[in-house]
Parts: sequence; structure tokens; C-alpha cells
Amino acid sequence: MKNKEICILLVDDEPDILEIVGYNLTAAGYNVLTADNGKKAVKLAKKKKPHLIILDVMMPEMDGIEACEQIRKIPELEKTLIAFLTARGEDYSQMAGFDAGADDYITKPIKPKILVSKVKALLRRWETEKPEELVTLGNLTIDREAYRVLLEKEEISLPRKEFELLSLLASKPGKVFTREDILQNVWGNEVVVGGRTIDVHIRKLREKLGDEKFRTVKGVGYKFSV
Amino acid sequence: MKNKEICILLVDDEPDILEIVGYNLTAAGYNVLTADNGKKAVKLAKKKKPHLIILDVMMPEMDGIEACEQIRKIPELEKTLIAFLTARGEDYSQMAGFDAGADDYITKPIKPKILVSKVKALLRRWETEKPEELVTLGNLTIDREAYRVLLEKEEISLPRKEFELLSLLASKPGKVFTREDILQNVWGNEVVVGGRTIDVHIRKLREKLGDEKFRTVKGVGYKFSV
DNA sequence: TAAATTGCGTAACCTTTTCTTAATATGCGG
DNA sequence: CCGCATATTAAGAAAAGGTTACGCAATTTA
Repeated sequence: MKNKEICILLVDDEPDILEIVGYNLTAAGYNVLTADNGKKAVKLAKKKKPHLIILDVMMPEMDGIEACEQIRKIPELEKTLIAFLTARGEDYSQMAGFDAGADDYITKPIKPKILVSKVKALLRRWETEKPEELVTLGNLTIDREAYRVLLEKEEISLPRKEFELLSLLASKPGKVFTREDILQNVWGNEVVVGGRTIDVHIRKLREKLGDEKFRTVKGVGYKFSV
Repeated sequence: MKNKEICILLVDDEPDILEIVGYNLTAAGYNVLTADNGKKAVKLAKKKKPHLIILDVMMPEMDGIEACEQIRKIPELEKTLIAFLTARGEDYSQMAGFDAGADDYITKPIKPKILVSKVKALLRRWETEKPEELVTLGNLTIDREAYRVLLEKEEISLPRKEFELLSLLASKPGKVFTREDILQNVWGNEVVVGGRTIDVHIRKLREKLGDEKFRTVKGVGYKFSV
């Protein structure tokens, strides 16, 4: 089943739910990841970039709403689908969830068939909207999935950090990313690195891909330009 | 509200539902069309190409499921969002609806706030046409996100302080900003700088963007004028 | 498993740009 | 024509970023 390529992150603090939902989704051919609190969820999401995230609203550590907001802030996950799990009748949760950027909600108790149907419906849209896994900007082509970069049809191999950095900047050409933005997205929230680290990586990118593509905006940050 | 451009087709055979749902959607700024059976719905959909269609499942003439299937067959409406209205607990309807190509379902009894939230969530994805955050004033264009300024289509590069200053003044053309206002906003509350600093920056802006745009109001401050 | 390679972050130093100041000139309102 | 507020200018300080080389760690290769 070609669904194997489709990845769903399932987040709930109740192992039972994790199991039953996970089982059904797996049976439907999806690749399922799980986390038992919001913090782990955000971390995993950043790392694995799932196509759909199913979040329980009520959780310890970080509730679903907050997790959703966090995830929505990550540029690469902007298009990720998010659905909430909520007990029936919790209108408030549903509202807040939609405001936080949810695409759907699923009410407990969970009915496997309905669940799978909803998931399919959600992903159907994703599949049709997503022919463009390749981004081309000038003489540069970025294939996020394959972790490859082509410059004038020549393949350039970039180490992880450089790739992530390029990927971030290129995700919104023209937009200035502050150093903070960059640290946040490429290095992660908690990591602390020295002040010149970003520069060094930028330099390497410039070396390999051409100076002019990476514009410095002094006092602010960097941007990608075509 | 710019939602006026967004068009929703609402289909139900009960006038009450049509009215209450229609009212709420209209109040939320959407443009609402209605039909009271499946046949009319398909016809209207073909003609008006709404962005979202809300279909009651149970209807005379042609039920929602069939209408949905019909609509999905129309190439132009392939991407149209479809949501079903269904009584709670009708699992069968829900399943069939998803199979027919629905994107969501809404259960009766209808709660207006939830309804509007769901509609927003559904359309959010569609709405992702980005409204550029550009400010244009006469021959000048300011793009805060990209940190760019265009004068007669020529890009002018401005250092941070100059950009912030321009940005502030241009945020309310005509309004006079006192020196204090300016210090507050561009330099920040705690910073103390000499009395002539602002003048110097104004001068640089005048040099680069034209004298006439920055008017001195003696004893008070500066303003931007078109 | 050792050796070699590659990736990453840091420190030290260099270059450039940006900001501020200070000193002097100008000009408007009275 | 005076006085106060603003304009102008150049120069030096400070900030920001660029560059390079090095060491540790992870990864790959032998």
C-alpha cells in the first residue's frame, strides 16, 4: 500500500487511545508515530515532518492547543494538517482548536471507521495539493524530501545544517529571517550556540551556491534572494 | 470584511436550517447562496462555482450523497470543498459522505459558533493566497517583511535605524511624531542618545528618498507627507 | 577496531557598515 | 536682527558581520 509514505503523528497521554487509534491507522496503511505529551509532539513533528498530526486537547506538560500553536509557528510545518481529539460536547475546546489553526476535530469516543474516513478525507486534499515537493528558485532546485540540492543541474551535497538553513531561507524567498528565527528553526529552541556560528554556515552556503543568493540585512538577519 | 469574495452554497430542504445557517455565515462575512434540493444544488454549483458547499444528507429529489458525487465529477469543481450536514449518530451517512468525496461533516443540531469555526477552518487552507504586506505611498513602497524599500521601482537599501524610522513615520502619513515618540519607537525606551541623532537620520532619509517627504514641524517633531 | 573523513561549533582576528557625536552652519519666528 | 531649533558635515566609536584555522565529535571506511 503506497500509504506507507504517509506519516501521521498521534499524540495522547492515554496509552489506550494511542493503541486503538494507532492500530487502526496502521491497519489502514499509514505510518504512525506517537507521543504522549505536547512537548514531545512538537519535537517529533519538527524532526519527522508528518503529514497529519492528531492531537488530544487535554494533556499534561503541554496541551493540544498550545502544541498546535507551536507547530503552526514552524514554517516548514505550515501546511501540515492538524486534527484535534476531543470529548464530545467540549465546545470550548473545539473553538479554541480551530483558532489555533486546526483543520478538523475528532470526537471521543472514537469510532474506528469514522476515524479512518476522516483521516482519508483530510489527506485526500493534501495529496492533490502537493505535487510540488521540488522547489525551484532561479538556477537552484531544492528537493526537501530527498535532501538534495541542484545548482544548474549539478548536484551539490550539503551537510545537514547547511541544508536546513538553506531550506529555511528558501522557504520564503525575500523574507528576512532574524538570527533568532534561524536558531529557532535550524538549531532548535534549547540549543545555545556562539554568535558567529550562523555566519559560518552562511559563508559555506555562499561558497557553494553563490554569494548573491544570501543577502545580509545588517542588524536584522538574512534573506534568500533570486 | 474581505470574506465577501468567498462564496458558500448551502443546501437543505428545511427552510429553518437554511435561514439560521445562512444568517450566521452571512454575519461572518461570507457570501451565501442557497438551494433546497440536490438537483438545484448541482446546477447552482456549476454556475456559480462556490468555494464551499454545505449539503444536507437527507433531501428530496436528490440526496446529499448523490449531489456530492455529481459535483465531484465536474472537473471545474474538483477542488471545491464539500461538507455534509447530518443528524448526530448517523454513522452510515458519514461514512458514505466521506466516500463520496466530502471534506467534513457538521452534525445537527447546529451550533452557530462551531459551525462558523469549522467553515473558517475548512476555508483557511483555500484562503492561503497571501496578501502581500506592502505599503505604498506615492512613489514609495515599503515591504516590512523583506526589509525592502522601493522608490520608483528602484530598490533602495536602508540601514536598520533608517528603515525603522521611515517605517514609523510612514505608518501614519501626515501624523506628526514628536522626538520622544520617535526615540520611544525606534530606539527603545531605555536608550539615551544625543539630541542631534534623530536629525542626522532624517537627513539621510531625505538624501535617499527625497527632501519633500519628511516635513519638519518646528518645536514638535517630524511627519511623513505624500 | 583503528584510521580517515566529514561535519559542527568556537575563537581570534579582520573588514565593513552603521550609529553617534560634536562642531558649525542655517533659518524661521518674533 | 536675535535666539532657539533644526540642518549639515565629517570623523571616530561601536556594532555587526566576514574569514580563517583549529579541535572535538560523529560517521564512514579500511
